[in-house]
Amino acid sequence: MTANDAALICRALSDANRLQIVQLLTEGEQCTCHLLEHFQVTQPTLTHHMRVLSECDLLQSRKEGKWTFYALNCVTLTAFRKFIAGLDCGRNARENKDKKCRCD
Amino acid sequence: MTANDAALICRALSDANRLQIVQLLTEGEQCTCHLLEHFQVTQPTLTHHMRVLSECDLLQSRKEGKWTFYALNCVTLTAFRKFIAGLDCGRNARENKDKKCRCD
DNA sequence: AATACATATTGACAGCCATCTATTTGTGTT
DNA sequence: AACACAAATAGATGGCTGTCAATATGTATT
Repeated sequence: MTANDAALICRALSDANRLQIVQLLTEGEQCTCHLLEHFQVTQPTLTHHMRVLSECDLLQSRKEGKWTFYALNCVTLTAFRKFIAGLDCGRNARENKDKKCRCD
Repeated sequence: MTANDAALICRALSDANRLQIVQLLTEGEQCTCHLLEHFQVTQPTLTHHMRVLSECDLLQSRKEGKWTFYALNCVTLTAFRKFIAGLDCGRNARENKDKKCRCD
């Protein structure tokens, strides 16, 4: 996963509602109507959020009768988790401690 | 860390330039002038990005002479990594497999 | 066929954001 | 004091975004 891919996913997760949608989906797949109960937004707004999450491949959806069920896309989510896990503040701190940037 | 906090950090990381700044800083602290060499933006734009990252406590800064050195804030970054690591697609999949949402 | 329900689409709007140029502030050097 | 350099600030702008009301689409039920 490139920094660009990760930035797009961060963009999708930068809305508190969308981040909570992802949290809810860690419990398993859910239909839109069920998710809607957890938020203070209208149905079109929720559908919009589901689309944003889907467009960066964080979600997969399945239709069954009247309902649409959404679930996390494990592949994308796992790749993203790995990317973020790689952002380690102490990783190379020691080796760079004595390097001094002087810009000249 | 709450979902709201995490969403704010995701917002800060939702720009590819800013995400790459964070990646560069995993190598250790850097002055603005050095970071600037890696990007195609003007100095005021880079300063803007540093401010955005600082405002959600991802960075700490230190002045030395003419230069400003930025470094990752390990506390915030670690908390964020933990939050994202908790978004596990398979976590409770088994228990919820047979639950059916019928919305009625 | 008519109705009810779940979801998606459309169109609109206020607010935010990345970027730039120009300028200012602060620090060191000559 | 004058100059050079690093960084911050101000102000402007085009584009994007979260939200809604209204409507459309598709599916089941009566």
